[in-house]
Amino acid sequence: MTLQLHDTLQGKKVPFVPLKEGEVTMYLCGPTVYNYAHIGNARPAVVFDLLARLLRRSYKLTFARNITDVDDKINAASVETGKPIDEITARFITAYNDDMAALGVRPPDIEPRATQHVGEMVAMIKTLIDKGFAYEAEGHVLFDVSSDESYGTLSKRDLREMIAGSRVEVAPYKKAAHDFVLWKPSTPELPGWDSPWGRGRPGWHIECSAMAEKHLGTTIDIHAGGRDLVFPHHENEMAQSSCAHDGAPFARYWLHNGFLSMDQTKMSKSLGNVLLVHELIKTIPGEVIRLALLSAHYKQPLDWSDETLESARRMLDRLYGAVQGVEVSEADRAAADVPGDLIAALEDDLNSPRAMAAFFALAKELNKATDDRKRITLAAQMYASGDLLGLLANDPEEWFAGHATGDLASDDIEALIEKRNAAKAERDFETADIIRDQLMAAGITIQDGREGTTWRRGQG
RNA sequence: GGCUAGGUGGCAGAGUGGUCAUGCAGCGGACUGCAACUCCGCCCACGCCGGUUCGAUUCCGACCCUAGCCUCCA
Repeated sequence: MTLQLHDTLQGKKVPFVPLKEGEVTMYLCGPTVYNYAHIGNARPAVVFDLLARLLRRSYKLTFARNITDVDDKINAASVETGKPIDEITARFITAYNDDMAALGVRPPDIEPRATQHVGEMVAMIKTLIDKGFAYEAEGHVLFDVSSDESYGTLSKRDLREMIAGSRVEVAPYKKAAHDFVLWKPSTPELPGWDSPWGRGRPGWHIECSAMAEKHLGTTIDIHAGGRDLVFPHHENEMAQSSCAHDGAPFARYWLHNGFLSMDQTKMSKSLGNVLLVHELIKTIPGEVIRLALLSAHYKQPLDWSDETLESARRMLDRLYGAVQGVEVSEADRAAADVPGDLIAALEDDLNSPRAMAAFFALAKELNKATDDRKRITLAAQMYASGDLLGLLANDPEEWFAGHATGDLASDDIEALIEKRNAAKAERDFETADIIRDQLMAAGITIQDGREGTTWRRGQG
């Protein structure tokens, strides 16, 4: 089975073949760092982290995820808070990486920042002007959409219809309504760089084109991002890059994740239903959030609710419950492989729900197995699968001990369990039940197993 | 209005031209001193109307509904 990916440009699922055998380049549109990432921002980070993990099994992957650190929203945040721009961006870059790490997102190979690539952007803009794809007007440089015949193919838009239905007010310096800004002038108090067109700052789209070119080459294998970026962001990137490169394709596969809604409604600040990852991870284990995000196929819309999280938490309890108590050595882990059906599910356009079904099948097999050797092998396979999915990274004992609020110390719990077991041995069930109720009241659940009594915080 | 995705059981969410998704919840049973965990079994389904077919939830067409994009946005 080879990897199949749904390519937005072709509009269908196609076999993945990298440009260079054995090597893959991937670019993901990362955050604009003016605020904490919300749960919707986390979806592409998690989903394409999973893709990166899958790709690394078979290819030498170079994965870049950019940081947009020059943007009007950042400028606005600076004015609003009175804090310097550098301070704001530095703070939210750190927060973003910490928050994503909590969700099991591994750092990309390259994390290019827009402000460190202005020179490359200026060079690309010059090239576009020289080749007749861009023009200067009133201190702005604009991309001339009419010069690019293939404009609109990614988002499947007919330019004439778009112009007819346009609700946008056309800036006076534009030749045509859909020409977009490559470079714009800056006022003295705003960030700016010297350029052939005067002091200014780049438009939004050019940074990705310039940084992808610099770090990944003229044509990249995979370009990923949220659905909403298809137009105009990716359409414009594609136009800039392929025009600057004499028609060479910008990306060979375009991947876009679906939107996340909150209790059936769009997440938006005005509705006050924006969930920040930074806040969520204070009370909810990152793996629970990650699993919730992977519980739907990445292309599908995903509705986020308390039930989504609760269900994900119970799913993880079940998975951790299966491996709990099985001693798996480093050697066992090293020898283990991920089951074929789980790989096959992921290779089918990253079908994470199907992969989870395979994961649960493995857990069930482990729960049923009685032979110690077999149990170790299966548990090792579960850990190997977890490594691929970014789950099961905690020690099972810590998992069950960790995620709750009870104020009873672990030692006290162990002592009470010993007392209860002593009572049970004397068939004094009344005392045993009193102790169990006592623990239950403190949020501790007791489980009598063949190899002794285990406990977990939380009910269930 | 245009474009792009969708509409599956109580919920979440895969998939398929004729036999099981999976998980959570619920029900019955086993295990247990009683529980919990676990196991076994069960319940509940494919928006609507036509068409193709021996047979469609799955293919085709119309319709209804939903979401996203068309303006900064993952």
